[in-house]
Amino acid sequence: MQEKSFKSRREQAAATKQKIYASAEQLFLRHGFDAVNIDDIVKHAGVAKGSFYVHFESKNLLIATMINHYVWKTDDEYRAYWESLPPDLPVRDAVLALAGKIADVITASIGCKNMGILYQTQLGESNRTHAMIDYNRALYQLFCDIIGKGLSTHEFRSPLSAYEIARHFVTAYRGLTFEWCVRDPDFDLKEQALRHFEILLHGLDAYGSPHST
Amino acid sequence: MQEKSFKSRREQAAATKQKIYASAEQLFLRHGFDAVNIDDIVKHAGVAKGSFYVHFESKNLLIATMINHYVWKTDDEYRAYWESLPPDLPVRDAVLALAGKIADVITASIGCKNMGILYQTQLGESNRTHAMIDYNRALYQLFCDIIGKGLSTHEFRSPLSAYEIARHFVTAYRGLTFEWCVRDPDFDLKEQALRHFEILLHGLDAYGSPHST
DNA sequence: CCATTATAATGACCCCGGTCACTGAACGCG
DNA sequence: CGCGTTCAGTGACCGGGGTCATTATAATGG
Repeated sequence: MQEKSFKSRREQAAATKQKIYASAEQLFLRHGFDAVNIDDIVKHAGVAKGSFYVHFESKNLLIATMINHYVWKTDDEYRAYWESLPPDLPVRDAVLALAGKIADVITASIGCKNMGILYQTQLGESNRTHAMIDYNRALYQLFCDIIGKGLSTHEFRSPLSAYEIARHFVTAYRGLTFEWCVRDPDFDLKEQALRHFEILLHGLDAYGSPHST
Repeated sequence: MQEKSFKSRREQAAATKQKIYASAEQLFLRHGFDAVNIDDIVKHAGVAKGSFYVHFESKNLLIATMINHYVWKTDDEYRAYWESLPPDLPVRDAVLALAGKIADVITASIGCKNMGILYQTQLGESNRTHAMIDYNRALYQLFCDIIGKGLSTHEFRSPLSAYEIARHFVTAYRGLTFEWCVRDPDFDLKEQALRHFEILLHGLDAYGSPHST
């Protein structure tokens, strides 16, 4: 009814969560994920250890969520990039350009170690967790849109739907990124991604046509 | 010089390692990886906790090594399968058949959870670790051989070497497997793998030819 | 305005993977 | 045979992630 304090309980809770999140982010940036433990975080935030677990499931999940937040921002970048390309550019070339752009962003802005953590988390304990960390939804959507355009202009002829093709693209990029994370300095993500997508795109062109035997 | 005991120190050490490994395997099979801790293992093996770490780097690595051992056996299975195919079968069809066979084996004999653990480990703390857990070396070699055959019969015409093409295949399969691990019941590995490889193979056929613009 | 309920917050505690200073037996050597 | 040296083996100990019974207080309702 009346407002006894500045914050309602909900607001207070949200503020605490934010305080913990901010402390964690700050400390992680300064010292790295491994060198910072939960006690450091809650001490810096001025709350008790238990409070951390009121608001976050686990340290790993917090880290993954943090990285994922950042990845979401890059997803917007991809769409902006795609929209900046000349509209008359063949879809094929646009997809290739995008594949290169993604490699640039992942390599330069996200980094091998962070991608590795993200992928590790996704593989970890099933619990509907990865509904949350559902990496690359926007990118998948972008691929759908682009392929949809290619199909409607009949630049691609394929019995597969835009969604299915997009899934193949995203799956392929997962493999490329995984390989990069594991092999890091010996695997050039951009170079491999471009070659791989060239093959895939050739394959799609030819997909409707009869194959030998 | 003279033989005071049954076992030399080396032999004794190897026996201890084996005893620990066997205990771990047995307990893991019975109760699952998570439910068994190091104390359980060493107690069952009748040695001290420290001995575990004399012979194994960590619990995770032991688990990964164990799974990997098993995966190595399946690698042999793939080659046997390949050799069982009629020699006059077009390489293209053989690759597709193999892609299907791999999906069968991974799905039925290894399982989603174990593949996930293996991939997680591979992504984990770089340390030359993954030199050891270097999953699928034999499979990669098999792909090289098959593609080499395809190139030498001119069934494939490609500027890429057999090694490069094999890398693309393996990378693609990594992506497919990763996606399967993450999405499990909603992603049919075999179906997706077959479709994906059809596209890739079409792409290779067309790869040498000039592309539109 | 007090009684009841819901839930944010607490911190002592547990669990477990991993460490390390130390022990003692096998080995090599004069 | 005695004497270092090496190294498998030991187990008390630690660090840190995660838990849970308990407390404090806002929201609710009579």
